[in-house]
Amino acid sequence: MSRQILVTSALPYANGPIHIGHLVEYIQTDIWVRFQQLRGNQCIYICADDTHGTAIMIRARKEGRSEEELIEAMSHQHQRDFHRFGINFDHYGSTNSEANRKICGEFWDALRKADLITERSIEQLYDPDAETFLADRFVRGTCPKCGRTDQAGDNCTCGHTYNPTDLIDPTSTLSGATPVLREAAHLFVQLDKLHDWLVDWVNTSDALQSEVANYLKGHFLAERLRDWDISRPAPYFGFEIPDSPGNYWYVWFDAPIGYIASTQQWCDGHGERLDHWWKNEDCEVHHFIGKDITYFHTLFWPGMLKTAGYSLPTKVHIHGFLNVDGKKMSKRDGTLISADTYLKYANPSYLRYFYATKLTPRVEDLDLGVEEFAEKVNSDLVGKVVNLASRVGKFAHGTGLSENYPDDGGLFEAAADAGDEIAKAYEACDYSRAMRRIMELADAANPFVEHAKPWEMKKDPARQDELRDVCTVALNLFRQLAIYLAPVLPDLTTQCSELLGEEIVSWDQSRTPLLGTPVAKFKRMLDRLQTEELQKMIEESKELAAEDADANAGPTFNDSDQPLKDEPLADEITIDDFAKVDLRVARVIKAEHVPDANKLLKLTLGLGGDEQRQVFAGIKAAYEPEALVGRLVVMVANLKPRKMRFGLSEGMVTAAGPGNADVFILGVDDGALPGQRVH
RNA sequence: GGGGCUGUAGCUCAGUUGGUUAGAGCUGGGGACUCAUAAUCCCUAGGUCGCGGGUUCAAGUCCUGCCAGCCCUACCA
Repeated sequence: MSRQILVTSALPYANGPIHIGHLVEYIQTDIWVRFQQLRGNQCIYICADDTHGTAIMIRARKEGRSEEELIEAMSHQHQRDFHRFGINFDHYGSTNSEANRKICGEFWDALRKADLITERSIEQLYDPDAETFLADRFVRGTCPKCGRTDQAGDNCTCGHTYNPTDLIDPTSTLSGATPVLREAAHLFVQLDKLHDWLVDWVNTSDALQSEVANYLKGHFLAERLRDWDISRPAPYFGFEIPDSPGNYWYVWFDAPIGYIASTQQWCDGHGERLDHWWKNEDCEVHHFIGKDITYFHTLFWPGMLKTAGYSLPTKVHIHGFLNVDGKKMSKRDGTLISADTYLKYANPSYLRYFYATKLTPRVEDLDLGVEEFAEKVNSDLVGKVVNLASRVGKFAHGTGLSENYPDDGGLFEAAADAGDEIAKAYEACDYSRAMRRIMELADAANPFVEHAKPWEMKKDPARQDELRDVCTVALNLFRQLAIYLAPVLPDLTTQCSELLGEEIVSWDQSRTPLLGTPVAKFKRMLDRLQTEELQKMIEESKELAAEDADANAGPTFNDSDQPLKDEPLADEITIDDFAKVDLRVARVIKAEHVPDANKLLKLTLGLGGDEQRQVFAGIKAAYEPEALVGRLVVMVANLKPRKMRFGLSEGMVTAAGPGNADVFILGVDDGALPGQRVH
């Protein structure tokens, strides 16, 4: 019984190129789709570019072209990259389509009718120069809690989160202007009205991986769901809300609806009805997404679908992120490798196979170790699989395959039997397991050839039939591997087809051996992967990142390395060591010259209240006493008092610089109070 | 602070509902072969299953405490 299946991957944002991190998802999805098709199911793969939002608007402005031009160019680039990695969409659309606008309107009406929309006014930072409201990431400023400067709009490296409106000295990254608070009406979806239904859905549907269901239950569903801010005031690149002029749907509203709109476009081109795919109990809907967008796809999206009367996802397949050599991908390390760069140095099949060996049904990050990558590709694909065809191909060319399947000690049958288990693993997205099983089969196949010694038969004219039998076995075992690997390695499957003159279209071909047909001249199928190529790939990515950084050149810093050379970094200490030093903010209450002293000033520091310390500081050459009075400084407050020629010094004022006139007292940002400890 | 996940040979991982001497691939060491892309084949080495308790005739497998790592945290779960 053939299944009807609709599959989507998350829509890539039209703001940058595809990189190997994105490809985890598209490869994962593509493998699943190809598997379903090979099994004889009707399965279509739908995707689109996600094109709306402030980021696109800003980028288009910067590049001096329209948003439409930008997203058009980006879409071409994305599709080209996907195509070159063998990712085979049935339709690749755009969220900036009339189909999407129309269906967004339909969802909107349904939400209104269900009384889920509410309106209230919120204050947001507005850039008066760029004339736009500022999303969090377009604002930088000083952290209100720790005082670090140049922090992001919603959180600081110190770990605190806050509103961009809480930032001290906020700056717009678009224009450098100081944003102002401005009020605007926003529309909200009151998701909590669907709370009970969502709890029920999470508990009873099989759509979610267990850890995801746990996460949702423990995390969001345990309390009231917050309203979701779904609109943005003009200017905004997106769809204007029909019954709320001047307001636009937030990009996250129209992006998932893009799945449906893109399906609509596919239907239009194939004489199909949308309802047959999206409002049909017999049609499965599978979403593949990354863990970062879990919330949208497992709570909001089902809520919206339910409200608008569309099918709920049969399954939301959530994967983790890609690390490279155990670390997050980073431009600086050259590990954020674009699809384009990758293709200059390596075969896409390598990556497809490697990801397959790493992917499981769990929401786990996967690691691409450069060494491991090359080892797996070389020893599994080249050494085991391709080698099987390569070592007998020459013998079989000309003689073709035997008429009857020879005795192979049960190898073919065992491999045929393994098909169900491998299929089950694919179905469950447990590609890692599938690859392991397939490689076990390859491991069993090579010794067969080894023990049969076809190269000896070749030399003996009386043993030509035997030779043909050995080749028939080896090539049929290879063919089984090619079929099982077809979802992962479509190119290899094509090569197998060409070698044996038989198109591979069905999983079940693995059950019956191919017999009595000619064998084409063997052509090399896959080269070994050299780690040097991977190193070059990383080097090039580094260079590209550097160029990119230059192009975006904000302020450039060109600090000398002399200070570090003069005074190298000290030995590492623990936090406990550091905690022994009690640094305090202090106010300079009095500052006076010391008669007879060459370098010293006598300072009276206040730690708040009546608490005062007398400190002698060697800063006479650098500071006038009058200029210091009233200032806040940082002092070492628990330093053992020391008797000096001119009196007792009860602490130390912190300062940088080599000495004499080049001394710079540490200050603190506004807001600090005398007596506060420095952590 | 809270939550989710993980911790098995040098590396990447399997270990089904608890049941005989804990497995595979890669790497390492030794040997063979030459058909094959310095491929392949045979043999071999190597593990206190993170740590401590507990349940059981029996625990890598269940319970509990601790430790470590990774990830998440939509205006603080």
